[in-house]
Amino acid sequence: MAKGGFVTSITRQSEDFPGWYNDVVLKAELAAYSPVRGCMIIRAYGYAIWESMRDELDRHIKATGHSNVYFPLFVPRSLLEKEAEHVEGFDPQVAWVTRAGGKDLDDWLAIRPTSEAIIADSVKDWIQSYRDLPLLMNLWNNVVRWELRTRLFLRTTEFLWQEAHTFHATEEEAATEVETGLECYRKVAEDWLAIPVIRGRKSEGEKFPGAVYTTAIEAMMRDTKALQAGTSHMLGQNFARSAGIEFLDRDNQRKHPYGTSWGFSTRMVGATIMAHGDDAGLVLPPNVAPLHLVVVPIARTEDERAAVESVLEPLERHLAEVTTASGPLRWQVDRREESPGFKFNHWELRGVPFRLEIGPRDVSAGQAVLVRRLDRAKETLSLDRIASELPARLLSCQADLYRRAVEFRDANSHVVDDYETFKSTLNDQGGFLYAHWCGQASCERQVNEETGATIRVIPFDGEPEAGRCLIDGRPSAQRVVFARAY
RNA sequence: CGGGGUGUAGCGUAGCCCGGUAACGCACGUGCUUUGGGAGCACGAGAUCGCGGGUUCAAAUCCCGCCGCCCCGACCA
Repeated sequence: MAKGGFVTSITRQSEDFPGWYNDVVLKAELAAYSPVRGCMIIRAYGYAIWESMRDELDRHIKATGHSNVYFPLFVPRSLLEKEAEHVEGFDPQVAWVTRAGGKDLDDWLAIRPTSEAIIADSVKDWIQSYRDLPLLMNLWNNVVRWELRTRLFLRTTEFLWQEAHTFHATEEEAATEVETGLECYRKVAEDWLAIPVIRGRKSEGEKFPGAVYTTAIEAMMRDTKALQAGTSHMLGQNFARSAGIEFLDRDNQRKHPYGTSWGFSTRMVGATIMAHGDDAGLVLPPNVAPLHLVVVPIARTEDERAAVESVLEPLERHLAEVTTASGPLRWQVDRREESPGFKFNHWELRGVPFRLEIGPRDVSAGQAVLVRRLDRAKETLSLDRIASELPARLLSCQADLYRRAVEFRDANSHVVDDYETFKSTLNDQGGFLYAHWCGQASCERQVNEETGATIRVIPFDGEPEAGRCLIDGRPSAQRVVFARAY
């Protein structure tokens, strides 16, 4: 049975979640370690998942009026240092080019950790009038942040992402834009990746350096820890002021525009893995799965092989014409010289939503067995119905995966009112803890230092409710979400 | 940067204490038998033992120095 091979070497999720995650990423060939410390190689299968969510998000970004642009990888030191809080926040994480062209540089070049600074400097010439606003730009690029502790996809020194940067005439319009960006992320997370998220505002301590405030979507992984899945920032006039961006408004007054920025990264590949995976490996939502269906022919003898092939030929013609919610059906027949059991495990590890087994018994009955990755539910379908049934099966699989994630999150969310209960619940069960907080940074810090939990978000759709802060008992008008986080 | 560990074939390890020119499992190649939950047998290919120096007739093994990586603590999409 399971001797050698990888059934024994993929760590069980319940035993060691980080070990499980690492095994899945490496063995499903999503990524590999690179010669550069903290940097990863994204392999074909992992990159296909990224491309799927990237393209979907790109559609939402364009549909909301933004245009893709590109800005340089290097940020001159003088620009990066203009916004005081921004520099201070990023300084420890910036990688510098200090030597080039065979000589030391007088003006160091930062490898962008994010592009607010260089964009603010560049757009000051483009914005003269309120008629030049809003300016709605988006960049798909790579950034570098010198992390001390890295993890594949979740936190790497270099990562791929999208950063939107916008400028507006009024604060109200900028605030709406912050919501627009976050809504793009919510749609991709929930509708495409089947990951339910909580939208909310970050506390002062957790906000982006240089922002007025930061909003985020927060998701729960299958170990009940939280993961920040996308952030959208109100920059106010901070960068505009330090870069000297001014426009002449309708009232003939010179004003600084209001900025926003928002980002979504390859971290979401990690989120998708951790939100849905199980002991057999990845479980991919159909919308992002590089393959929707793998067909495993089963045959012992030459005659059986010929019989199976004879039904595969018309089936393949039909599969080629199937259209799904995420484009043409993505499918493959696995004709490798491996045992069926090997192939089942191979594709389950890779999270392919459905597999179709076709053996001699099926051929004579004119049917095949469709097995769903999510719960290994088996269904026998007549051969001529399979192609036409698949789009509906993929839709219900996507919906069931989302529903399972919602149920899991709800089952691991707790409402707590006092600090002792908070601590014991966190230690015994983990998950999201809804509790009252007075808004003071000192209370937030105390919880973090004593329990390891942080305030993930102050939810937008939280019910107003009078209560008392966990720590100092001061009044609070709404519960916030505490959790241990990635 | 502080503390702990580790480096031998693509991966995981043994050998090191007690020096004698490298072994095992997985993966890989060829052939035959196999195939409804990780197949079997046979043959085969693959390693200047992290790097540099030293001791010795002889170093993966002993000595000195360096480097890399991993785990734990302060930062983060």
